[in-house]
Amino acid sequence: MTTVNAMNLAEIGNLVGDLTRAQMLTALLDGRALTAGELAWCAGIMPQTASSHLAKLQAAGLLTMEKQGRHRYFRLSSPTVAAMLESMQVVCAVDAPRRIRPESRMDKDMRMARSCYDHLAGVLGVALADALTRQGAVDLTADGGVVTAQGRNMLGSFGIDVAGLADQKRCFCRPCLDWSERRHHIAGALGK
Amino acid sequence: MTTVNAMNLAEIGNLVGDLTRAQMLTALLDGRALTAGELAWCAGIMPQTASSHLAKLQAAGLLTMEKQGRHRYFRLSSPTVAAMLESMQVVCAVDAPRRIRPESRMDKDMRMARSCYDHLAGVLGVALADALTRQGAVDLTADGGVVTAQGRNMLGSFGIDVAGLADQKRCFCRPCLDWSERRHHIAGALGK
DNA sequence: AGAACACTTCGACCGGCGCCGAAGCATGCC
DNA sequence: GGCATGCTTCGGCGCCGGTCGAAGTGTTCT
Repeated sequence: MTTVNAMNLAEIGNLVGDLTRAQMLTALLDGRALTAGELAWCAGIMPQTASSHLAKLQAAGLLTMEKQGRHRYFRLSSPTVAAMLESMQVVCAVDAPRRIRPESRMDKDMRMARSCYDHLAGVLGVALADALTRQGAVDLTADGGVVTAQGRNMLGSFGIDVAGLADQKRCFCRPCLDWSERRHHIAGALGK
Repeated sequence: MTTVNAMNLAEIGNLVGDLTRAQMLTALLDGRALTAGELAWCAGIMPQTASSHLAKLQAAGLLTMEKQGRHRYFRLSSPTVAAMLESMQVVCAVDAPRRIRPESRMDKDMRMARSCYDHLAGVLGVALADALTRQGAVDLTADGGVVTAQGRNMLGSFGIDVAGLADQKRCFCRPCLDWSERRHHIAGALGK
């Protein structure tokens, strides 16, 4: 029946249709993994409320969760989801030009971050991180990662300014999850 | 700000998120134009309720309306919208394999109808209908269209079985809007 | 002109869902 | 062990929005 299609459609539509959840999803649109608390802050709600929202999004398969210590990291479960969200925003932009369209640096940044996501492909980031670890280029610990002198040379020979990125890392001081992604993104840009 | 993106996202998500509206949209997913009454029947609701839903969908730019006599025909305003809805269903299918997936003739028919939509491109259908009229191939009147003998020969030389399609037309007895689309679809298939 | 029809607007009902306070588990740090 | 932190579950409140009946507008048919 065509009604079953409509039910699926309505289900995810309903999930994205709430402003709070939409804020969370846009926050995750760049492919990073964020904790439940961070997402709660992004949406401007209390952690309890965020918890229920995240549970729903996860149950529907839009988000995947990864426990790490006492944190729970959430990310979009697949590029397909990101593509869907993007197509929804495209509809907003195209079919409603009457809306205020800032189209400033923020938009460009978002696009940049999104294109980054395409090169990510989920678990691939972890695989790359493992490879770098095996080659002794990086040293992943519980509270972050350190690029070894050997790795700095290796990456430097590819034209990657490790020192500059290290500043970003220090600045954010995120656990290895987020960090490995950032690494992978650079590698992708280099592949080009 | 990223919140404005989220608001847009939530807006259309909310529109698609209602089961009734989702049923209407899936009914329109093949690119045909349907009357408000037909859409109300598809969703299983009273005409008044349908009216409010259609007004919202139109205001958001997802649907376009075309008055014709005492009927109001609604259709998806652009292929972009159709692509969005399709991507949402893809997410359902991919990220939730636990769901019951019939994947039978119905699905194939839907896909077929959708691919047809891509070749339609909105007003183009009208343009083609005009062209055919100018060439004397068809005669469009208020209560439908008639393929002239000349047109029957012309289309026949392209391998189009006009007689067979005429039966369909008689069977449905739709006004020219729907009819012209069906024509254009055939022309598209021939282009291939 | 009058009736039937397609659709819209208005008003009221009511069910569902998002929200937070409070309490309950986990985990990590001293 | 004890305390702080991050997150979840539970319960109840409040409100937004979908629904239909009734009435109004425009269109077509006889």
